Amino acid sequence: MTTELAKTYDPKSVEETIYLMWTERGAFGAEPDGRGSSYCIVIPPPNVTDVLHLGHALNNTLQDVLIRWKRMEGFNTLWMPGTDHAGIATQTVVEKRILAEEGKRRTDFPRDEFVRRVQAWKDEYEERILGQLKQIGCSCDWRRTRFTMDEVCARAVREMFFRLFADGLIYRGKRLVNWDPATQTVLADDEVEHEQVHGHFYYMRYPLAEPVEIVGETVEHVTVATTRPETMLGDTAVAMNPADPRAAGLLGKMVRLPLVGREIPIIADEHVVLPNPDSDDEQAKFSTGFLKVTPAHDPNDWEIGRRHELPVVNVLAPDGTISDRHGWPDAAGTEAEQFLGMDRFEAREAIVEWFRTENLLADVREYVHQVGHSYRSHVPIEPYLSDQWYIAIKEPIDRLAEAFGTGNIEGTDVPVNSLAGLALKPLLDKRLRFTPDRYAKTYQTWLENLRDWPISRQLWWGHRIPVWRKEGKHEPPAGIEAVGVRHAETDTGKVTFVCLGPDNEELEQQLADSGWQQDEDVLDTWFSSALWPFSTLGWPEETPELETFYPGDVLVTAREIITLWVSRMVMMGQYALGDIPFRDVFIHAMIQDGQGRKMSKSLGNGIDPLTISDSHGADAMRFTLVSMTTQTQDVRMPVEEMTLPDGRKANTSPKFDQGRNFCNKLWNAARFTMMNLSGAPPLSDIEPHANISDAWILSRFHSAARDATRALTGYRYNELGETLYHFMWDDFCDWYLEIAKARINSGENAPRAVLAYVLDGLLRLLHPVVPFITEAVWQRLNEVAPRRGPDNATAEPMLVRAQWPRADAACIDPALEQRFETLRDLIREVRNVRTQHNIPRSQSTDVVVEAQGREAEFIADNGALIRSQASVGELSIQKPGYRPPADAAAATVGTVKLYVLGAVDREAELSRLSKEADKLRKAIESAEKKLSNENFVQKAPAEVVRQQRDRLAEQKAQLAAVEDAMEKLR
RNA sequence: GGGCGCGUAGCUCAGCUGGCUAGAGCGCAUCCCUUACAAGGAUGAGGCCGCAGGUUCGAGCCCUGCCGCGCCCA
Repeated sequence: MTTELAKTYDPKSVEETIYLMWTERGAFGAEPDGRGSSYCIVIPPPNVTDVLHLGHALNNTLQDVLIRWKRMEGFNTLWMPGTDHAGIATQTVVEKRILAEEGKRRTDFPRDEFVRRVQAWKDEYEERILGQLKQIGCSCDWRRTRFTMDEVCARAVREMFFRLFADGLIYRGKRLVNWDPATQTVLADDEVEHEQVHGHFYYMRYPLAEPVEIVGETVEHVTVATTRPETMLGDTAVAMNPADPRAAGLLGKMVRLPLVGREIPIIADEHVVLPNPDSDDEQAKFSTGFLKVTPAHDPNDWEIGRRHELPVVNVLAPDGTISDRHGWPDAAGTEAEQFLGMDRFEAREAIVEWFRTENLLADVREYVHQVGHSYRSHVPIEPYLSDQWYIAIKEPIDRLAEAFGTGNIEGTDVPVNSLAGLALKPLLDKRLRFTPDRYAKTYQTWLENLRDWPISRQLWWGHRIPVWRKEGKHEPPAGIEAVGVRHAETDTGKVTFVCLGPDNEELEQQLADSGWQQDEDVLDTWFSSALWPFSTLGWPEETPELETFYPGDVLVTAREIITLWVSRMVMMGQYALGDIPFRDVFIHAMIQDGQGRKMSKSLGNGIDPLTISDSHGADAMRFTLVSMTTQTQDVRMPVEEMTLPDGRKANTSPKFDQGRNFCNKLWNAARFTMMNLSGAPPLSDIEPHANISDAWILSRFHSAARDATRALTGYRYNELGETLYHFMWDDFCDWYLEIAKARINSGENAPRAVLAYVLDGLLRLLHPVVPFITEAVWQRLNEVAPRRGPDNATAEPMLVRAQWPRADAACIDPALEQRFETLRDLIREVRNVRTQHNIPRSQSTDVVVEAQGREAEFIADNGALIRSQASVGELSIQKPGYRPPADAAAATVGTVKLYVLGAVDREAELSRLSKEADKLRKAIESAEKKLSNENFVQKAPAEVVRQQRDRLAEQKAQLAAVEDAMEKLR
């Protein structure tokens, strides 16, 4: 026999060895051998920007629970691990680090060298992230680990890009981007920091080309309001709301743009806010009703420009100076020439000054507003027009018409055989399901209102766009086949683009040799993420992995990336493989701190999963996270500071104590059970129905197995946690173990067999949630009692590969559970009386029960159980009409009266009884009220009415008994 | 502006298609170091279920309005 188990569960002493055992014995490996049904989850690949936070711990715990459960259910189970290169985010953190440590910028390096630096970062963080996943117990098939930029994924990206290009879905177009004139780079939306700025609203008068009569008044000007006067050089219209009373007289008239002299139309657009000086709405308060429209320099204006097909005039150079070299054709020879070359802010002052001297400046008002700033250079960002690659999202794809049909999806402008349609249709057909289902709406509205997807990024870290360009109209060099060609018109004239699929190194060289240049940009990170469910399985090769594991089963993620990621995986899966990548999407909550704030580094309120894993154990963390996972969108976790053994401070949450206590309880229950297993008879040798507590715990176990399986099937993690907690703690520990203790002490052997069997089942049920501790106990249990099932077979060597318990309906006996409940109530009632009368534990009391017939028989049969659990000496049964001695305390359980003898504290007894009587009177009153309501009796189901009557009768009897007892005491 | 979520015990949360005297964990009170576990055991206190209407025999749950908090999109 091995040494005794520690008295307190020490996660550190088991977790590492257990994990090593699993991996060494290949417990997580899945083989595409076509045996049995498969079950597959692909991990949402964590970004290699940083180590994992608590949200990741939650996300991955929930996946691991499903994976371990399905593996135990006998599925060929694959959990596909990996990480994401996270283009802009990773490049940014590395740039920041290099700037801080070496004072160098990205542009100080050759591209290759910079990419190598990012690669080094990625290597470091990928390793740390995978280590973290292992530490929290994730049972991924690590041999298959992928990275969104590794060779396999890169090949998939090249192939997908090529197919989309060949299908004519990828095109070059213009778009406003967030431009940082200081560093001259594009920024993603989330790199723009919104800061409050005290600025001004400038009211500028634009003269009408010809004066207009409105209600007898001659109007010569319209007044526009703007915070960025310098952009007026690029105005191409003035817009007003069609509901504006002045609109009738002004729409369609022309305005002569000051300085430039350009004639621009007055147009109608709903976007324009009607002026209202008394409004609380800032927009309305400051509005004149006239909006200058500068499509090249404002996102809203860009949209208005699109709606009205306005010309686009870009008046800025990339460095933020006024310039006529980037699409401003009519600057020459105008007064505006004086501003060329000025910085945008300098120009702002000068232009305002010009308007003032020309008496065209109507007003200047103070205005506080949000302005986007570069998080890097901290200068205001400039919406800037530039050429980007796009994917046409609502373009019907002829090639797919046969498989998916044609025409628009009903009630939308989305063709079924467009990329958006490919993603939307499965949802409408209910082949793709969201849990909770409200998130289906997010997905649906996004797809219905989707615009083309800009996929190019001006970065160095990512998949380089596989397109080569050459000025002019060309055919690709002879001998190049399987190539996509596209001719286009740009600002600088005709251009030819060619796209090559993967494995074309020689052709790429040929192109380079004949003067073609590869696009400098890289693809949006989400492009490679969109392929993740099949690129990881080897697509475009027809691998056995794809055959076996695609489509997968469920995606577990958070709501913030339903649009960015989930929809695009469905889109691309359909496009490339003709099927959706998963049928279920489970959206879990986002973790916040105790005040409902996001956990973040800057607030210092984050909790590090590794800290919790060290202090409480990985299982404890997992159990807590599972128990917290309800169907709400956010979950709060009060954050507290704790001191680590080495003296450092770290954040934790009292919530994790619940998980730690749970594990400790389990550990001790297992420890005690195993102490009692030597000499246990085989389960097949005993008759569980001979003893009510044996039959009861088996019934409870099978109920728990049933409930746990149901909860898992419906992704109701909190219910799973609750079921397991209640069964382990309340049923098994508080009742069955205590009863078994007494029975074993009095020489019974049967409980030992039941203990072994129930512990075995309990470990199986708990394993997906708390894998380490259950496996550790399992290993020990295999030494102590290797044969413990009904068939007396040797247990599986590893719990991770053991079978999930199947709930046996024949063992679930609600009537028996009800009878057992009566016993528990009797015991609790006696304990209650003893406590109220301050009877010490060491002193036993005699109890008389007043009952008859089968009830009396039942209580007599279980006298030993009652005596052992309620510290009862003599237990006698009396017929109704029994006259208790004066020192007896009375109580009722259902229709049974009981007397605890020798309870001498008369005051305590009276106060206890009067409380009891009050409760009963209240209940009786409410029941009588209900029953005296004719409508209730007539309309409510007969069953409900009958129950109500029975209950009332019982309560009345109880009250009579209590009052009787009180009377005797007086 | 559009969409979504939340408001239940001191705290964090359950409460399914409306039907027992609304539950859990933590915290609190009293007692107990009983040879599995004090990270434990026993017993208990603690609720205008945000507010106001409505539907219904019956509402924490359904409907309408309001108040407060949060998230997403534009």
